[in-house]
Amino acid sequence: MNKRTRSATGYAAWRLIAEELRGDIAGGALAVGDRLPTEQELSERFGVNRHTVRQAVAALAADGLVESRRGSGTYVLGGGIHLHRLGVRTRMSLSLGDRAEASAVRVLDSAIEAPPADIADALRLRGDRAVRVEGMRTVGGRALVRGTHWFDAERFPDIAAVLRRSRSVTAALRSVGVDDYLRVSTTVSARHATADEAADLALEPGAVVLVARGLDALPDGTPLQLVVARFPAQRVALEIEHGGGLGLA
Amino acid sequence: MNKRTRSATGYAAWRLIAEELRGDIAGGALAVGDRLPTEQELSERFGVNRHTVRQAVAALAADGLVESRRGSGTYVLGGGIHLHRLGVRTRMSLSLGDRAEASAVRVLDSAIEAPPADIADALRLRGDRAVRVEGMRTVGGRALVRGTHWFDAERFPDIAAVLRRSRSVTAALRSVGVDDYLRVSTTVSARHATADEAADLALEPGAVVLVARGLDALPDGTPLQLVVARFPAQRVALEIEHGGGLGLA
DNA sequence: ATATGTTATCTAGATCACTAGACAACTTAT
DNA sequence: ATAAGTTGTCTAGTGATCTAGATAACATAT
Repeated sequence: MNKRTRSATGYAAWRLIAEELRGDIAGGALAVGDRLPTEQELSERFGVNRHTVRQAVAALAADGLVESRRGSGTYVLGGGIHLHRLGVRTRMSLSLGDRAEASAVRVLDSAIEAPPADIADALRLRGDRAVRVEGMRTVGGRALVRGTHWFDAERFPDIAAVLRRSRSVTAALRSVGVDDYLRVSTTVSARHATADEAADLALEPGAVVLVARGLDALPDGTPLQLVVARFPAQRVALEIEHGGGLGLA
Repeated sequence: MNKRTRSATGYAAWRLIAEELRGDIAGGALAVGDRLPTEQELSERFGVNRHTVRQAVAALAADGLVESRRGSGTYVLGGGIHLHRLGVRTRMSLSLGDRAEASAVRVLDSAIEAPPADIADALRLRGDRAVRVEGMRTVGGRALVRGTHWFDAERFPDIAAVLRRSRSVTAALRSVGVDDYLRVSTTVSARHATADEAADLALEPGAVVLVARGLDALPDGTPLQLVVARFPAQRVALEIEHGGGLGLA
């Protein structure tokens, strides 16, 4: 492996190899149950020392993607990717299915403050303040998503307190008279997690997060909330629902 | 900064700092035109040497996110994030707008082969072979997306040749009698780019890719194509269209 | 039972990354 | 005009990472 590459990229050789193998698994080149190429083969493929390959595989093992067995080989373990549904009616319960019982939502922090201009515009604030609620949802004790929710402070001054008492955003909104709402738009991006996000989502620094920034509105079009959700990309994928009753299987 | 963290994570200290700052910019904590905290302030914030901070900022400058000026400071440059629209009728031309003229699509490779089982299932293949077309789209000379397209080999045996002659997938399909098609489902995920993807998309190893795996069908529900598109996450975000005529501004 | 293949662990050396300091060159504030 | 603030560049030392080899322990094939 080109040594200069490492210093130029800021990634240890074994990290690049680990992410390459993760890509092989995610992309289907390696399926659940498959045996990875041997350490010797990987050493030759990547042009590095066998010990460097061992570190890469160890990182994947630590993430639960593979399992090494002495004398036998290294095997791909079952997926474990949670599919989070994202559609016109985005409800966490739709994605969780029978795992909803094991799910917990919790408010980490909240404040009433002037939001960034783009968020103020999107929410069509009556005043100049919004309620910002920092939340976290876990499933089976594992962090699923870290969300920042914004509401119009004039319309929902106590939404933070209500959310603290509720099992979900939807339940909280129902208790302040919002029986239905729709997802108007969502922008999805990806980047490395910040240190705080890594800590909240139980990720190592440098892990990747999927960011979904969505605007929800009442059926009459009035903006309701803007939410920025960060998902750990190694555990969650987004399943986009393209609405409009296509009648497809 | 904790030295042990670096060895445990496989990321150089400056890389973690660079990605943290990239997250600050992407998340709105730093807006276009803002001046970054000084090197001394960042050195204190992250607990590292000023030279380490300089390397992090240099990486962001290399990506066109910031610009340093001696004696003045380091400033956030204009966005440059391309929003790719993703909806029921996903057409590249919708996302490109007036940049369509500067866009080019090209076929890198193609083959007729047995696809992975999940792809065969999704396409409801008549036989056991599919046409795999590896494509690349650039805009203004810059890689926008790297796509792998799968078609039923019995229905579209020559689709690769047709795509080579066309400006877009849509144009190619029209010339084989497909006037309209709809996006049935899309799964979005993110991970580090593989070495090949990094090379194709002009990214450094370790950069993040957004992966959109979508199934398109004819209006009558017959599967048409399955495409796996990889976007450079530092340059592209996905704008999800939630269909169904909500009549919202 | 034995040979071969594969992962696991130990020790050790060479090269790289981060730290550190000093000083230059530019911009901004007074 | 001058002081202070900020980025840019040079040299150099120390600790971490990757390489390397050897050998043990387990699994598989013959």
